[in-house]
Amino acid sequence: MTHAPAAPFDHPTNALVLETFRLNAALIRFGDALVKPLGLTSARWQVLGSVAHGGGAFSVARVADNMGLARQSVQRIVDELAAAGLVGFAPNPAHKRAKLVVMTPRGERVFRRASDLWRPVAEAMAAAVDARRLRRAIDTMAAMRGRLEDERSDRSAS
Amino acid sequence: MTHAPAAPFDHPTNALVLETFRLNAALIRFGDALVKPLGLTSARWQVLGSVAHGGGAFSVARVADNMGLARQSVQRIVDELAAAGLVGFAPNPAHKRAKLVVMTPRGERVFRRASDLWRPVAEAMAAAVDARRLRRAIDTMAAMRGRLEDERSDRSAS
DNA sequence: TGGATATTGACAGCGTTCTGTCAATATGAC
DNA sequence: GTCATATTGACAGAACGCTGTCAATATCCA
Repeated sequence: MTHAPAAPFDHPTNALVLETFRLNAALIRFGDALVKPLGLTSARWQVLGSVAHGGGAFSVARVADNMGLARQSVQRIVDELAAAGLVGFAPNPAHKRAKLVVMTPRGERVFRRASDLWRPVAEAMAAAVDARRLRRAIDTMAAMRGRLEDERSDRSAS
Repeated sequence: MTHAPAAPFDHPTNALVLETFRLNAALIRFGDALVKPLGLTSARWQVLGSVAHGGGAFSVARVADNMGLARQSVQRIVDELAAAGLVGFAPNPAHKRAKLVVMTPRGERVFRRASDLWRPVAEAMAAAVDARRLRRAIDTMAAMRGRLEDERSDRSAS
């Protein structure tokens, strides 16, 4: 270990930020490997999950909002999932252009298999800490994210 | 709300995963906006921070390992930072090919300005929860990431 | 000392997300 | 009913991280 002359400002928040980056990267990497045999990626799996959760009632834009992503990011994934036959489009009575994204039977099957692969991993992870502590960690992350988003709106308002 | 027929398997771990994705995305977006006036992005800022922290003693591969990223991801960013005059390369006495990444005076200046922009935000975020709780949240995240990485090695071993 | 192995940087390609622009469609104000 | 505004999907381009391959360089073991 050398001396680190810059001493670039140590703050507890920074430790959270770095751990968030690491955990996020680890989750994406693990997810990619986990569902690769199903022809999925982490991103496609997530979108498929959102579509499944919506029960066929959401347009692409709604799915994107639910996931907190840009519309165009989700649009491309949905198009690929449709090309792979995992989702389809149903006419939207309320909007001629914004069709509803629905699961196909094949999509349901693939998503269920992904869930089955993930379940034991989720349980192993949860076993690392007690349930109360896990809940509090999630609340802490959400609270700090809330502050960050407050800062963001403050700035755009100024 | 429609019925959500897939009932896609609710688990406390999944709540952590989703919050991690959201927090990560919020941090990247905020960081991008914060350091944009300095000609930086979140990724370049992070790499610059790692180089500063290393005090000019690390090669690209070492920086990548420290950050938990692939060598090539960092290589590209470092090359861009060098093109922008924020970092340079110093000969490595121990390795003719793996030169050492060093901050330029301009890089130091830009990094210090980024730190100054970030500090009040970090403090506002930390004020959202008490210090002990923040530390425990970080430990919880690290513990669960540890389990995830254990699963990963178990699988590659089998 | 010599040869097998590991590390490193260069190069190329892919997947994901973002931003911006545009036309089609809905919505709301008047 | 009309017109301004907002939402939506299509298209294009940029930034980021990953993987794989290759040649140059270090390291380690016999």
